[in-house]
Amino acid sequence: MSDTTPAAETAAPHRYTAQLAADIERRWQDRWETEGTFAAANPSGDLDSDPELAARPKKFIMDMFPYPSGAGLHVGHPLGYIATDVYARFQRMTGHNVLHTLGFDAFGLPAEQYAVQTGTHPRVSTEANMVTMQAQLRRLGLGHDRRRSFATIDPDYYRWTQWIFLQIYNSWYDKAADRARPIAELVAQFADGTRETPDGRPWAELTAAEQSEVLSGHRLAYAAQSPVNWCPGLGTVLANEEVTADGRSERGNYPVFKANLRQWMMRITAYADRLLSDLDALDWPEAIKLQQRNWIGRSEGARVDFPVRTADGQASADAAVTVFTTRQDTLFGATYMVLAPEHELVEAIVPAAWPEGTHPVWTGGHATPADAVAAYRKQAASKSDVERQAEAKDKTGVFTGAFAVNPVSGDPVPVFIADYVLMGYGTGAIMAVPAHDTRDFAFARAFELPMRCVVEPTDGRGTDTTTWDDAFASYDATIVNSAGEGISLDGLGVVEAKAAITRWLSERGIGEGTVNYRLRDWLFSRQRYWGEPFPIVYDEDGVPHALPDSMLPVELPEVDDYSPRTFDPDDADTSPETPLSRNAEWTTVELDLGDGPRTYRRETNTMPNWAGSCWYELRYLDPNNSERLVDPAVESYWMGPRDGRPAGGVDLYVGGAEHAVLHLLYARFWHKVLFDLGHISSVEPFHKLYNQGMIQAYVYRDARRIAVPAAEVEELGGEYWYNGERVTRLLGKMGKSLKNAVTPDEICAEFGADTLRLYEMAMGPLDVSRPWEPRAVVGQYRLLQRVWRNVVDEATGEVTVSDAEPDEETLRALHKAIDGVSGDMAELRFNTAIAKITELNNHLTKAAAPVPRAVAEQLVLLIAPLAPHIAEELWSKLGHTASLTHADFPVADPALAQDPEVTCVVQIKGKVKARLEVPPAIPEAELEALALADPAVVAALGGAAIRKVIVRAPKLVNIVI
RNA sequence: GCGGCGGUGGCGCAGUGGCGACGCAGCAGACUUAGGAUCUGUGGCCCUUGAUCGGGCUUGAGGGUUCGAAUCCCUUCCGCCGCACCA
Repeated sequence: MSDTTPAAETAAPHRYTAQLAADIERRWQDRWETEGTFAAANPSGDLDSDPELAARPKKFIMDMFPYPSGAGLHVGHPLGYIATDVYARFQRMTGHNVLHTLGFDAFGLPAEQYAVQTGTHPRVSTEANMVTMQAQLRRLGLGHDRRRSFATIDPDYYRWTQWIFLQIYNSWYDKAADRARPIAELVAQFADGTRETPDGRPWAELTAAEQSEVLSGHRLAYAAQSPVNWCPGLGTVLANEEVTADGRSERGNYPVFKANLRQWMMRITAYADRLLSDLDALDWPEAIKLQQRNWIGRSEGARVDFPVRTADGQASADAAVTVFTTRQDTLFGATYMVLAPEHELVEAIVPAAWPEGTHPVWTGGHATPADAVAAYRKQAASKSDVERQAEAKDKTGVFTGAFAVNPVSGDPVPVFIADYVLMGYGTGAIMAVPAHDTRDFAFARAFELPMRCVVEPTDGRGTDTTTWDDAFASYDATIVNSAGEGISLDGLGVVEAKAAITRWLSERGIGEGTVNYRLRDWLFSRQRYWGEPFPIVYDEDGVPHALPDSMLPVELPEVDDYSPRTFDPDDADTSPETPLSRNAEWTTVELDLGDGPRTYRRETNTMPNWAGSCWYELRYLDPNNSERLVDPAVESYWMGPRDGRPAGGVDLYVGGAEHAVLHLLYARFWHKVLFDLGHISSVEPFHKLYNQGMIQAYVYRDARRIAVPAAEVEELGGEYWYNGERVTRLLGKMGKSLKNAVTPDEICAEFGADTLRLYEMAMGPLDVSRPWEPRAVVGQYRLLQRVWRNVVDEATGEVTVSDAEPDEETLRALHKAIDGVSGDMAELRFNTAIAKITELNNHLTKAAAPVPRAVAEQLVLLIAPLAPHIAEELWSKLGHTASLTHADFPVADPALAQDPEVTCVVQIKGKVKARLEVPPAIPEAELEALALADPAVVAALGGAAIRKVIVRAPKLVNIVI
């Protein structure tokens, strides 16, 4: 595979070639494995092998869990793994006990779909994929502690996933204490009367089913009938997060419908505030924090009750529609109301006939309100979210025939239904203030509804709304036109007006200040085979029972058919059927759960793909513990809170930005529950998060827009040709389907793993996406060749270093490099670290003399985290018998890292006219005198009068004339 | 539409107020039968010169602050990423 011919080989039999690299790399990988070089020491338990190591400061470094895909890796995949490995190796050399390993997130749809197509058990194909991927990763020389690796599909692992599920199931959120507590403590409160039951009956008088139902309303994991995203094409329900903005499944791109189904949910909303506020202490990219904040979507406002006349014509305080608004200050401007089409009160308020004088555009041309509402509801339900989306600008809706009363002005306001109000947000009903809300404005214009200006525009448009082109929505203005019984907001600013009206509302019991969240509870069940079974059974009354710990794990049974029943993707009128439900032998089970052997029916849903990755960081710590999820002493050692990381957590977590909300939010939620229940000492799972960029690749397409093999495209004078046909070039993702994938195996074969590692790290900053440039890889290969040649004679293979003392210039170059490289490594700036190593090596190459041993050794140590195989080989050639994994990383001598002379630039009017070599500590006056006396300066000045001299010792003198 | 990030040689990118790092490509040379191997040198554009020297212009565009701007401020254009009728 190497480009080097036999001729060159004979000339330099010990040149650093791809073959030599392959030989070195395989040998060191074997040695690391047999010596257990990367074993991290626990303070106690079965992995406490080395107390000296455990006594060092710890670093817990993690990559996001890979899914073992059957397609194999391309060079983009290991980018993050290489980066964490470099960082981990650097940390080992700076005296840390480093925990770095990698497991597999191995439950998932691809294996199941493959099983459906081929009949291969998902476990079989998944395990084969893991073997392939392990081999590919091993070839890169990643320093993982293999003892700590596992896959989520291991029963020993998912036993604890199920255990955590039960912990969550058996907990409730105590709002007063602001934490989760065991459900038994809630039962005790109901039992002794401290807490009243919903209907006031004593707890003991409730049937088991009723008690179960009550508790279900509090449990952090609960089964409930709720509107969920049903995807007939996949045959499963999906979490909101798995549905794209245009209402399709993220996987498969099938239509998704709203259906009311009984599903398992996680009460993540109980943690909304903590998930939000605890972000502050985390060292995460702002963009990710922002996405989480937006996803949680906290907004402060008020709930306000609007009395409505019911269908029988009675105005009644009982029939009130509650709205959520963030602009309670504009309540006087509410001239109509809108309910979501699905709102439960709609039917109750629709009268038999249109009220006298109903505006024709409000009725949609229907004879009665009931007809109009039914027609609109039907139309809204049949529309996919895509269609709603497309029509977002055109406001549609219909009058219900009912009127409500604006509680502050007393004015009657018509009640509409319209699909611009969403059932899932707030209360599913709004008060519409067309003058001060853009959506309401558009609706009011379309339906010729009145407007009332209650916030004085500051842009000079005046208060006559008939002349307006849009709503005036600014917060920075004063309230007008807002005086009523016992209240006047006139003259107040928006903020004060909000406070005043909120107080007035709560005094009267018709509203209150409240906080609303966009975040909803997490849909946790899937109609899939290849996932963790729920540790739940149902008795003959349908009451769910948690299985005791002793019955875990509930293992996945064998089935004949892995597929859920799927349907016509467009048929909304279908409902899910799980693969596990077809296995009667498994679903029906006789158990003794404390009251004698009885027959139970197993839960046949499985957990979603995220379950296994919600807590894996904890299992890396103590992977073999059969008694506990993780030993508290071990957890506190690796993840406990300490200075600089008050919430504790992993020291560095590297992965793609695509997990910004899903995985990271779920994992934080589980972590907090486990913390509340006292199982762990850290409040957050991941202290520092880093998003690596993507490696992109050029996609070449022919005239039919079909991708052609990128490797076979030729460039001729700025144009691209394939098989004699001109093709176009665009930057895109790397992948098999685009025919532009480059595999790590190819690069390793052509140059070696160290070159691949170096190139991936040198391409640019880790967090930036950049194109893979096949031609540029050779640059890093050359660097390694030069490093090799600076230490080893290519003809004899003998070490060439001298025992001479390094000259001062070399020493300074070395210490400057050390200084820069250590700083860069600590901050994950591997690209600039490599540039500085290259600079040093170029200096040594140009010196054209044997490299002094002291300098060679430091150079080898500097490059060791980046290119560990060649570094180990050189280190051993230099006479060291032990691996350099735990050798001390070079430390810069500050006196040598700084130049004895710095170049001072002398500018005249900002243009450089002369350069002086001066000591760094030169006094300003002396520097100025030196500059003014310089012949070049004198010449450039030509006797002109000097107006001013700016001296910035020691680097600059600027003369102004 | 709202929010975030970013635009520097042919390319990937260094550089957070004061000499454009490092690599690729290119060009010239060396070793070579040859080289897409390796080594050495060169290194944006324009003017001037036989060649040096010298001078001018360059960090998306335009303006501003400053003795001095890739860096700070304003305006504008382009690209990428989130969110998207969230009341």
